[in-house]
Amino acid sequence: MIDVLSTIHIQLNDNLYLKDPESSDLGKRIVQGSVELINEIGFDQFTFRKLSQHIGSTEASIYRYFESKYKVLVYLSAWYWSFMDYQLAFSITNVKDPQLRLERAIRLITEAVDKGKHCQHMNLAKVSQIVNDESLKIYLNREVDQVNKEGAFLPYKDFVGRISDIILEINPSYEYPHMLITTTIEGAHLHRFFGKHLPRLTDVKKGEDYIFDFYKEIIFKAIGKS
Amino acid sequence: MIDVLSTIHIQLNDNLYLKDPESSDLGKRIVQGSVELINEIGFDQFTFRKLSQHIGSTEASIYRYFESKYKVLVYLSAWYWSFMDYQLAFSITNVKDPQLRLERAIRLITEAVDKGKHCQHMNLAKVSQIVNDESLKIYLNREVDQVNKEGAFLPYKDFVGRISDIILEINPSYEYPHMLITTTIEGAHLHRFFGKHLPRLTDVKKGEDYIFDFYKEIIFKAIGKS
Amino acid sequence: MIDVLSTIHIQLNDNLYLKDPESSDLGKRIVQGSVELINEIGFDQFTFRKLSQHIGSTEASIYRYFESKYKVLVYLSAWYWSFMDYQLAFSITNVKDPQLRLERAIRLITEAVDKGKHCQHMNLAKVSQIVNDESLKIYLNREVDQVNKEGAFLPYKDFVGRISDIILEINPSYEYPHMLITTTIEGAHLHRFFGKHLPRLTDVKKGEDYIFDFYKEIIFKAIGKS
Amino acid sequence: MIDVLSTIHIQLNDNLYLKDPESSDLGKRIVQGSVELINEIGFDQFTFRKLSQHIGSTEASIYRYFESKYKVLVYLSAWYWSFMDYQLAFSITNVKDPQLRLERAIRLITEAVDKGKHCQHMNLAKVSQIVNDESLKIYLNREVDQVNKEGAFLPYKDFVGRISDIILEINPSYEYPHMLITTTIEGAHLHRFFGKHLPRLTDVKKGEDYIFDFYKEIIFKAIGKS
DNA sequence: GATGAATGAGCGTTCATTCAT
DNA sequence: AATGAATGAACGCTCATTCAT
Repeated sequence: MIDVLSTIHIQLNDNLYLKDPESSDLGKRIVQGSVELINEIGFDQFTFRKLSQHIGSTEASIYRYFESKYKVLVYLSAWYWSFMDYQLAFSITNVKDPQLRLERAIRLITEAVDKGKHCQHMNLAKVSQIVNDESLKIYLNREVDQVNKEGAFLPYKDFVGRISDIILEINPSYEYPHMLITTTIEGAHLHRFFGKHLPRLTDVKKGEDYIFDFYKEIIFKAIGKS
Repeated sequence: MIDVLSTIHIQLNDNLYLKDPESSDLGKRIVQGSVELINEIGFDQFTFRKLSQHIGSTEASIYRYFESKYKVLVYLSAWYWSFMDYQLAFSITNVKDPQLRLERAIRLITEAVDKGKHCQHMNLAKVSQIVNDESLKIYLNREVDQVNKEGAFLPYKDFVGRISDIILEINPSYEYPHMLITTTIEGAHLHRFFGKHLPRLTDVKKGEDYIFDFYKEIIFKAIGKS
Repeated sequence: MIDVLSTIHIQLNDNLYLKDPESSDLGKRIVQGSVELINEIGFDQFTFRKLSQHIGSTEASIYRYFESKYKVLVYLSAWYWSFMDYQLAFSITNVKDPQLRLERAIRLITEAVDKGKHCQHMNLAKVSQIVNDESLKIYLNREVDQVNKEGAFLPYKDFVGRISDIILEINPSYEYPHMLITTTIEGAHLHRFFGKHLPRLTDVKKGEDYIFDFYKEIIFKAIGKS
Repeated sequence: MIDVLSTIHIQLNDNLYLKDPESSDLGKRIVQGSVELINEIGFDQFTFRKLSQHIGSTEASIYRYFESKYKVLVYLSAWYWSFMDYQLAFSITNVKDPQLRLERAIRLITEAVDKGKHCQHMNLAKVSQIVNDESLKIYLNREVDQVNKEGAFLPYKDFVGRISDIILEINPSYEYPHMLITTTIEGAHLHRFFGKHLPRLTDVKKGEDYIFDFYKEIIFKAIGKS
């Protein structure tokens, strides 16, 4: 898998940026610097001014690439889900048993990313952390419909759709495949967060992959197979 | 139920405010005005300046009650969960069957609030809408540990704990009662939002209470009874 | 006349400002400082930042009084024409002969203001200079219709109307009284400017009040009396 | 006249540009695009960035031709007055009667340009409109003396001088020929503007050429002949 | 000669907050 | 206790301009 990470290159939708950050050195520094800085200070405190200082450039230059800090977050999120889609595709290729495919998908969305892994100058653990902690802020605002029109959530929808298809393969009459998957993805994010900050709202079990266990059980019971 | 709403009065923790907004007319206008304004323009656009204009007061006066707009949201959230706790208590009093008690609890957390209902000069549907769309922003920031220490989330935790207890009553060996409930609460919020804005991420069924159905099935299957 | 200047106080339309600059010390410093600074560096180079430094305050404070630098110029212009209206009223009171009244009006609009005179902490010569050099920028832009709706030009229109009435008194059938006066006012401004910077576009005569002579002759010949 | 327009080519002073816009296709697009864009959004909103997008080029390229947007306006103005000079020369050639020559000159400077006429890829009505609404901004700023030294206003001065000469031919002792002409030119601009936006400041008469009538009367009376 | 990329500087604006009354 | 006035700080954004190719 590691070998693959270094070779794949994710191509994203045009309207996720003003100028493709992958097309220049500065663009890459902007993306990479955003990942580092958002990780460090949180998205709410993150501004183009701070980013420009962090990467040794100027706000004006950053504006050539992204029209706002929200668009940066949207870009990171889209990149993350495209990347997850790749990962999923690799991990289930040639696996015939749909239940095994589903289990691998659940593992992918509930497990933490190993620190130190990189893909396209992105520190995967940090991107994953950002998506975990901040990505809800992309939807939960008044511009969601506009951003949605621009295709910002397509990679996420595709990813969710792909796993839903596996569910339907196992149980074609199951009515809520998308709910099951998004509940799991967003729930996993939340419980990882609760585990750190609000343990009374979850059921932490140290040293075990309890988030995976919890959702795996739910999903398989919901669709009626185990 | 309506009669009850008008008589109950929720007493909140001291450190949710600087000066108790229930102790004065201005305080009540601040809370009520916040509910209206956040509903109207969203929490991100909401500022003390706009609030002061909305209620015909000044920013300085509002600062006597709350030290920041986040604290207002925390207050509304705490109030909401205290209120939900009341509602839950009422609806399960004298109900012996724990499965029925659990079902009522699930109904409570997955169903939309009726428009027009009020409690303590609060428009319940609006408060509920705010908690639905904005409350994640209370946790998902860098101040969460500090805010948590001050007891901001106690009403939420108590509410979750109370329902978890019902689960344990039904199945004392179930390992993840809190996860099950918070997954349901936050998932219900999210799917209500997705239903409006990002339907491909959910499985909308018009005219049916599909959110209730979905989570009820999951919960009962998870704890091993139906 | 001088005694009068120090006692009169001009009350301007509400929507020329956000907060009446005459109502506070800071407000007065804003207006006075604007007059000085626009005189010094020109309206194009004039910004709220520079003004705030000039008067030892902050941009934020200035924004409490005026929503933009254009509104400041509009305010100064409105103040100037209200003031001119006063001056006109005083100088023609009890003068029966309409031709003499008209001559005095022409003198008022074609003559330079004496340096050193003040009214309401305003240096009259400087305000006059600003109106002379910059006031056309108030009309000649895309917001003119909006600004006009807000009544910004009422004092100017009133002033022009008052002199037009004198013309009609002398010759009730004269068709272009407003054109005659505005041509004179704006022409006088322009020729004062040309005299300094583009002499080939005017006919400077040093030591004589040639601007007054030129327009007086034109006006009286136009309305058919001399 | 139309035939003439298409053949004449106006040669302008070297220091009105860095590189002659008539010397290349891009140069012509810059000038033509400026005319369109200034007409559309106004000179104040006009920037090299917007122009570069409008003509499908880059800011850097435009800087090869003009050092600032002011210089573009100066160039357009100079072109316009050179063109007007041509028009005047044509229309009075072989006309012996100076009073008729003067009348034709007055007509030229007070009448609107027909829509649709072009000369040198310039839409004449648009250039005329720009000169009408924006050209005062060329003089009324702090750089006027510098710009004047560079000869920016020579075509205007020449044009004014030529008409002044006609006046002096009619009445050699008239003292203010330049004032009379510039008052008329700038006054005509202003009243055309007032007619659209501030009618109380002029005396609009629909369907008649009142601006011509007004100034013709003034001029002939001023120089003592009718 | 024309362009693409990047930048420095500054503007307008708003916010959270404080102080004096 | 509530308010009016003022402020410090920072943000988002755009512009004019330069440099390397």
